[in-house]
Amino acid sequence: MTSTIVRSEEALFARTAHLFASATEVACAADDLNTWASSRPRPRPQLHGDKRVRKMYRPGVLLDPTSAAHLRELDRVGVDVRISPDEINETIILDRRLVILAGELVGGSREFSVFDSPDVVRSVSTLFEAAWRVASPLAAYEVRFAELRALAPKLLDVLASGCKDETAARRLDLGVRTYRRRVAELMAALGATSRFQAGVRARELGLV
Amino acid sequence: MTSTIVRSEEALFARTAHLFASATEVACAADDLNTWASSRPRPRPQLHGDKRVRKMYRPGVLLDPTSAAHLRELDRVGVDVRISPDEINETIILDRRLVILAGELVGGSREFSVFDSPDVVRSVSTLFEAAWRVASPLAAYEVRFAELRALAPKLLDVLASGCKDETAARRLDLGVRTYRRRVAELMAALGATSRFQAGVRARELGLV
DNA sequence: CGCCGATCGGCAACTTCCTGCCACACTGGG
DNA sequence: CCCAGTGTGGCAGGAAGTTGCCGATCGGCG
Repeated sequence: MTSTIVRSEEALFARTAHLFASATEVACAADDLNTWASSRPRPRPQLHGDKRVRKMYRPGVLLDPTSAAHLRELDRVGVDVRISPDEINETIILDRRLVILAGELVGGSREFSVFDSPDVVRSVSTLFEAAWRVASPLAAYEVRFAELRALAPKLLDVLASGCKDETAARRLDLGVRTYRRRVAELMAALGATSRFQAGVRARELGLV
Repeated sequence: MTSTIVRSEEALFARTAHLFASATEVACAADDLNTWASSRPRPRPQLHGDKRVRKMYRPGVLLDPTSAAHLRELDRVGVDVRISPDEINETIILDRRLVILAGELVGGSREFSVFDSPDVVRSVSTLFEAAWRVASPLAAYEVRFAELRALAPKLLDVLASGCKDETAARRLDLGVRTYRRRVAELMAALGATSRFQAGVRARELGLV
């Protein structure tokens, strides 16, 4: 095979579980932690010395305390965790030999495309590496993020109250310019490109 | 007593349950159905002939199928249900003699202010009546709302996708003006004054 | 047929939001 | 002290969203 479409998360799991177990190099990118992998009761990832696991997420996951804790735990056991400023479709690369790309969520389940063609793997890998390079290691990102995390709840409060920036900024005792900067940062963190979308995401993460 | 603060929903229930049972005129306004009254396993409201119950909600409740069904059921058994275009703090008036006003939700539970002072009751009642007058009967509202309910899912999809109105309108094969009209209607239905807030509400109602 | 009411979509004026630019203040090294 | 780095907030210009208005279109209905 060179390209296979797997029609459900179950099928993907059945087909690739053994590969995950034996792989020595796993690279993984996702917007959040709600992936097929995290939804199953998987054994705690025990990394033996010669296994390298890299995971890349969007800043938004850090806004959810549970997810953030999970990421820190991964980091602690040796997984290389980075935060990407860019949106990334869910992507998994195994041992530089197999690529899994998630499709759109349709009707509650997703399709996955699985490739083992070297060309595909190579090009996807280069893209992944490029994204990986510009992403920040978790630890570095966390310090940069501490302040935003502190402000976010208040920010979300005023945003969710539906008042306009003028009012919101005054309520937070900020300049309008600074308030909007914060909103922009927050939206970037949520990976949202409109305030409506930001509202949805924020609610999804249980932040409001 | 003339004014009493009740510190929890339980306390309010204990104190007023018998009044609800014996009242011949109940007027009630709320933004949604998540009120203390609906959260308990209350007996089906059996309306004897001389009991008049009026309930007023925001349009948003109609977007949630369960709530909408509940409202229709109330309507069927003789409760006067109306939909108010204005936001209303939760208010209950019993027999023109007792007023209950809900406070802010703080830390998961709410305080309620209970008044039996005739003055308070009178002024609150007039406000209620004013709001009641401009509110639409459920049946009338529902027909006006049928189309929006049909369009809403698609609308919410494109909104949640984060694209701009231009793009969204084209994707829905609508004029930009009409698209925005729809968004405005939807926001009114959700009782939201900003798109961020609309996003949050939409997500709260499980519409996205 | 013409009239009526309702909806649609373009136009335009207005508000709100977004962002680059810059000056200012603060902070922590050299 | 100076200086670079960082955060703040005003300003401006542009992008996006909001709204009133009006003409066009479409189905009843007398």
